[in-house]
Amino acid sequence: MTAVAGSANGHGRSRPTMRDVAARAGVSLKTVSRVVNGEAAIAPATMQRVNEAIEELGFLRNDLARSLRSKGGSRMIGLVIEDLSNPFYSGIAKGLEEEATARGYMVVIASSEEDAARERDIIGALCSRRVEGIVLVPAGKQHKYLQSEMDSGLKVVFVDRPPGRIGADTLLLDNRGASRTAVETLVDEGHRKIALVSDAMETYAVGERVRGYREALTRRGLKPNPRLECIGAHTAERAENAAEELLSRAHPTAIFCTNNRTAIGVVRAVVRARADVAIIGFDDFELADLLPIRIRVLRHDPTELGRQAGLTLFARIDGVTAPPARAVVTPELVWRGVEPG
Amino acid sequence: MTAVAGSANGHGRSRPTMRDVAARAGVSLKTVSRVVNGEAAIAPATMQRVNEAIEELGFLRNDLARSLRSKGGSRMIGLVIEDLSNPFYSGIAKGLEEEATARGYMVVIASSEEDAARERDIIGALCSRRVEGIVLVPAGKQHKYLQSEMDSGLKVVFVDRPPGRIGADTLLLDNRGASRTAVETLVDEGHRKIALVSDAMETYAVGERVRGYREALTRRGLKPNPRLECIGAHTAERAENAAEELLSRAHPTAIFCTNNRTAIGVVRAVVRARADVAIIGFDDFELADLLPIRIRVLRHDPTELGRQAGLTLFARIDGVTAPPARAVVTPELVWRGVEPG
DNA sequence: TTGTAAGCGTTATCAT
DNA sequence: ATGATAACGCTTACAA
Repeated sequence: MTAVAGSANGHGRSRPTMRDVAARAGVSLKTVSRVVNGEAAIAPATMQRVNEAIEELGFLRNDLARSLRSKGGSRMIGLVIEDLSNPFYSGIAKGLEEEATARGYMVVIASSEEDAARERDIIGALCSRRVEGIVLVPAGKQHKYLQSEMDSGLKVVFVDRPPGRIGADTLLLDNRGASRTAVETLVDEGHRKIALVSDAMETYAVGERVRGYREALTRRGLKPNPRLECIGAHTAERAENAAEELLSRAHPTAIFCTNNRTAIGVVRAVVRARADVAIIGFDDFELADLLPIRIRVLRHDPTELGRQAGLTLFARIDGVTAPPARAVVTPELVWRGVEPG
Repeated sequence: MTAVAGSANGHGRSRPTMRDVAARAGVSLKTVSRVVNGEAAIAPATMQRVNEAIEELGFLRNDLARSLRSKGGSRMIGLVIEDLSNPFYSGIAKGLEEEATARGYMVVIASSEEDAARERDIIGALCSRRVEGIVLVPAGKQHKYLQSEMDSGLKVVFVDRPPGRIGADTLLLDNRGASRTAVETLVDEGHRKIALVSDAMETYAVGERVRGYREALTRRGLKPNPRLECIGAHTAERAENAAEELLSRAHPTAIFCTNNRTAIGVVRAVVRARADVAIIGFDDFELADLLPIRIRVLRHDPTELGRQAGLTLFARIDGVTAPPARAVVTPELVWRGVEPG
């Protein structure tokens, strides 16, 4: 039976420290520190004894204590999103995690659930844990409270929505431009009655997409028609009902959907009605290529977005001091769905 | 211009500490600590001065330093999965995060990419940061190395695959039982030629599912036929090709798929061939209800799995000392797909 | 009600 | 090549 250095601590003995390792190896604490960090030159014999002690005790350096004293930070970053189970956000998370891992950083993830107060709490919790940076898909409209954190060295990158009342790096989709291009394409193909099925416009991206839809019509000399617009369909079911009604009353020949949830509802309605209607949706979706009809989507890669956000964030962490910049990613229009039967 | 307490630190001034707040409020460090933690009774006047100082300086308690001294842990847990962009794993992440947030814990997420060495590195990195527990979907087969961490108080819950050579709480799907039931159902419906399209059997869950398929046939007096089995289709494309070949050579009347990737490939092949074949797949999939044919899936809820894992983990963190337990969740067989045209 | 001193586990500084 | 000592920002005793 070997001697146990630490004292019992509730359940499980407490972790061995460098002091314990030093005692066991018969060297000073500082020598252990040097071995653990591969610092300076250590006599081979000393090194071996220390490493044996580390092995026997199962020592693992406490990085919390380390980052308390050392100039290096916590090697953690935060990611604040709305809902981890949404593939758009988990894609961002994946891309960011890749960049973080490559640099020895770990990612703390938390969901705001679209609640500005929760978002603020989460950011507080992250800062208390001294993350070095945060990638934020903001729910709130007002981010002045971040200023003091940023003054203290916190790096922040906004994704998908711009910051409110504060300067920070931002990574956006070209929501308006891509929507405009898509709807212009429909017009150019001969469509004159192009309906809109949309989620609520309060969301930044959705608002931009609706504006893009209307701009396209105007630019092509058509007048946006409120009877062809359904705005506020937050669920696939509501989008399905809305589309059903549009189909039976206004007889559009094409429908533009501002996100994939609404597109799903619209597809259901169109399939059910066996209607011959062109559909373009913003956002790609899983299995879109298996749909019983062909549709087009404005495809963008959330993982790439996350990677990009990571690059920007780590550039800041590495000391880049340029003024806050805004980058824009343009989605591309692609076909989805199997050949019609 | 107000006085700055901390010294400049690369970029951004360093964060104010309790000492800075104390100096500004004209009280002792300990008084600030008491105010921040809502401890004991503080004179209203003192309290106000301290809070003003906190406000003015933008002070935020350093939880890393806190957890170094206090008996409470880091209030962080780790989640190790294969790939965050896979909805199965992001679902688990979501469920776990809900439980964590409810308790004031944050979740550090990392992807192992199915690499046992990476898994080990990640767990080391998590332990270095002193997470109190880890939920692990293991890639490796051998987890003895976790023993010393668990002896030091780390709580671990295995999800979806059992631990190797170590005792720990485990949460599994009833892979074999659910598969057996599904295939027995097919037999009972009159099917005699039931094909199998499967991913590689090395994965624990897949192996179990294949065994369930074979058991069902045997129990119903049919002999598993290698010519009806395609094992090793790791991508949807390979599953699609495999299914195509099966359809043209062996003419099965039903196909059982061991995960959603293979099911997707099989659906493509069946739709393309316009074949009349019953399909049952393990795992639900996004938009399955929009498929151009009706199929059945063995549905299970990853979010619920994550929540359950969280409950188990936090019970341990809260001090439960029962021997390691194994829990099993049974998927249910449900229909998917729109009515056939 | 408030303050002092020690210590958590590590790194930084300065010796030897 | 190795060690002693202070310090990081906080909490835990223990006073006053």
